[in-house]
Amino acid sequence: MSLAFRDAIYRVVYQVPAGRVATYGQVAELAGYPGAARACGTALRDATRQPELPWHRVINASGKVSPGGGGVGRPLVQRRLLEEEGVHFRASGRCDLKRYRWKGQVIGLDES
DNA sequence: CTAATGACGTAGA
DNA sequence: ATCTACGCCATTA
Repeated sequence: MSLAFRDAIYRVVYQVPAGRVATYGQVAELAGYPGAARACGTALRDATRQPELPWHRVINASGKVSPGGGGVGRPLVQRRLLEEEGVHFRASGRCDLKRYRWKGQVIGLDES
């Protein structure tokens, strides 16, 4: 069903810890849909209503928050939330992915 | 089922 | 380093 994709994406985003960020491509890949970075963004577009979903920790491979979508002020809110968690943004508007990128682990294996 | 769209990504200028 | 063009995938019309 169409929710399968979104569900997989959400499951990965939920795993992203505070102070860390992940790219759409990485999330999609960890979710089991490699190359579906674009579709990943489409999925997160409706994810804003999710309460416990750290959607703001997902940014593009450029290290910048993505424009458009949700609302005109959404990007600013996202950046502010990340700053709150300790993610520093440069003057160019991008953060240091080398340092803040989350090392995701593939789900599917029970870690218990 | 086919066509158009979009919170992306990589390569080239 | 910045900007543009093409390709990718899932969703929606």
